[in-house]
Amino acid sequence: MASASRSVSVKDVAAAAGVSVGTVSNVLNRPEKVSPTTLAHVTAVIDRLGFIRNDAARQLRAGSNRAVGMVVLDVANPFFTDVARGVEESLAEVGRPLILGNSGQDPDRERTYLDLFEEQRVSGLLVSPVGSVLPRLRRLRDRGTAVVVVDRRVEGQEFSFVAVDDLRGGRLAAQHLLDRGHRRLAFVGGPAEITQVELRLRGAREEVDAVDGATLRFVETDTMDAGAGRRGAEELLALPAEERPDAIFAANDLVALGVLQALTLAGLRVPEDVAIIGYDDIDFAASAAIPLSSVRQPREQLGAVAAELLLARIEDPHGPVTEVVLEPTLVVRRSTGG
Amino acid sequence: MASASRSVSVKDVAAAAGVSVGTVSNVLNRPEKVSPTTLAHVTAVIDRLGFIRNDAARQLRAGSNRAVGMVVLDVANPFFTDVARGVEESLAEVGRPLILGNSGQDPDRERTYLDLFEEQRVSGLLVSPVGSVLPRLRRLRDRGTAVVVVDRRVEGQEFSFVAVDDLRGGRLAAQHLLDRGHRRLAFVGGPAEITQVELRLRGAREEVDAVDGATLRFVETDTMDAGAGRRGAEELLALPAEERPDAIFAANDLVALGVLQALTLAGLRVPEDVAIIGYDDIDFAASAAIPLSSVRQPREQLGAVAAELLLARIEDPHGPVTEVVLEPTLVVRRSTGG
DNA sequence: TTTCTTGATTGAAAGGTTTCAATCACCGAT
DNA sequence: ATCGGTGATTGAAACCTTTCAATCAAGAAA
Repeated sequence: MASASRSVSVKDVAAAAGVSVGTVSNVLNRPEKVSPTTLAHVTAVIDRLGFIRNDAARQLRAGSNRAVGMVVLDVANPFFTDVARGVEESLAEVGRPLILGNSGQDPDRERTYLDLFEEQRVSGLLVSPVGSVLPRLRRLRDRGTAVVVVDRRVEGQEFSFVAVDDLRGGRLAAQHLLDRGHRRLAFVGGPAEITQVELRLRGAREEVDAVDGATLRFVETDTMDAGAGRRGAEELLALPAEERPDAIFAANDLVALGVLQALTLAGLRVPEDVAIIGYDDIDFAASAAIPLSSVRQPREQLGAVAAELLLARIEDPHGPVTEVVLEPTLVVRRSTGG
Repeated sequence: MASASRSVSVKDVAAAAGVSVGTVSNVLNRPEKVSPTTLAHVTAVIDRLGFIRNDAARQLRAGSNRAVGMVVLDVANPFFTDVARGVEESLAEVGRPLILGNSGQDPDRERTYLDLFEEQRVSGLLVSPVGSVLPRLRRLRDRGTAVVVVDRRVEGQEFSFVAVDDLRGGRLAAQHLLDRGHRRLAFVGGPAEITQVELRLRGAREEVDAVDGATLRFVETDTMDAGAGRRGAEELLALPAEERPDAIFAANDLVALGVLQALTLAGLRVPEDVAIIGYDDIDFAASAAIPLSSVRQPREQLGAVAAELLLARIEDPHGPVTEVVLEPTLVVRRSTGG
């Protein structure tokens, strides 16, 4: 009748096995210190009673949690789930669980998750900061939590980070569009405060400014999903024909897919009337209505390196701060006439 | 110099504020029981000292964790992340964090996560069981953990569950293809042991068997991603022309996208040469190379209902077992000639 | 037989929070 | 001046595991 009989503790095991709690603990944590006979006996009792370690007590005693926390910007974006998966796999190898929180770009939710992780005393933290959480991160670090920033640079050698060169990515995209002969470019994405958006835009602008007669219009969105892309595209479609861009650079692939959808719906041909390039090169980019050109980020590598840096920091909290910047690459497909 | 000075505890706060630990605890948990003066004072001290609750100790004392665990089949599949997001949002409203584990269809990893959640004494568990974990779930339930099964039925009124009628979904898909005049159908997906695959296939078979001259070929895959879809399609392409299907029903949209890609690459026209229908209706289905027909599962609802059932069970562990079966709907797009 | 050595086992303390019965201080009523 | 009552505060106990100094047992060496 499912009576939630109180949980079995080491004490119960000890009593049932006729040994001390210390011995039970040794069986659990240092079996080599225990004589084979008692080891077998206690193990049997553990199984029989269905004893399960209470992780809360273990942590309390240990002072910290083996788990690692990660705050991810948007679980609906395959880019981030791929990175998270890379992290999770690396951590699983060393037996550390990953606790995933989804901030959805919302500073409030980001803060809520940081609170949670702080209360949980996680041993490490992976963050792609959205709000101005640096002071928060400093406090966590000073308290002994390893912190690694993912997909964003941090000045001043304060934190280890892995990032992809977004400025260069922005350049690659714009360069490609300009090479193809486009001159009226538009950049769709936002909000502008997001570092990645800002850098990709700046990179693009630098390239555009270097070419005579080339222009770049910035259409700011408040999120980075397909819906935002659709709305951004509609805004561009509403322009008088002579101002309408002949090439669109979307801040990520989800936005690009939305743009693509809106343009197709409006009867425009891609890439003949308007070329489109995205960013991230998620798996879906290749199988879009018109296969999408994109700036590829090495996302598995991003996750793996992030995990590696974090583990190094957990090992040696006073070790050197490491900064890794990975290179993006251009992937040309149909949507820009590939 | 980042000296990881030992964490500030209630005791430290009490000492600094000149009150007892009991009062500090009251400030934290029952502020209405504390006089306004002390409340203000203690709160100030908490801020000044940067005190953060130690969740391990709190849980130890409370006996259970507020968090809820969820084991998800495949984080790379937007269907599951959408469901998870629905769950997370419902839980956030009542201040419960969600700990997400990704089994990747692997029974071993599923077990690892269940172990973790059990050690963590989570107050509830959402599972889409992949292996034969029913005994495990029973044990957890008997121990007082609320358990709700997601996206799968369970016989015998043992567990509350939310599922979508997969048999009917399979029927809808096959019916639609048959209505369009197709007679040589193929079903791509697997492994066959997965309940959802089995039911969708069975539903399709029932419809096919009811039509004279209609056939259904089962191409079994070992996973459910785009790669599996591509390989499945290649297998079909290798058949002699007269045996080649004129319509393909994929067990989910990722597989369908892979199939679509392989067929397009091989120069076949969709839907003229071969029609394709997927399952789930993830957001990407609509923006595929050729917009994909699909059987839509109400995934946000699935997540919300799952959270609701779980919370009800946490409230009243001895309440009645609730079984909810949601209806899938057919969404017709270009890939079947919509 | 006694003393050493070694390996196995013990048991109490510590870790931080919450709970709750007990105490305290104070005010109004008698 | 005393009593009762009320609201605020206290402090010890409990939650479960791990650690480590101390003890014990048994066999080897003297």
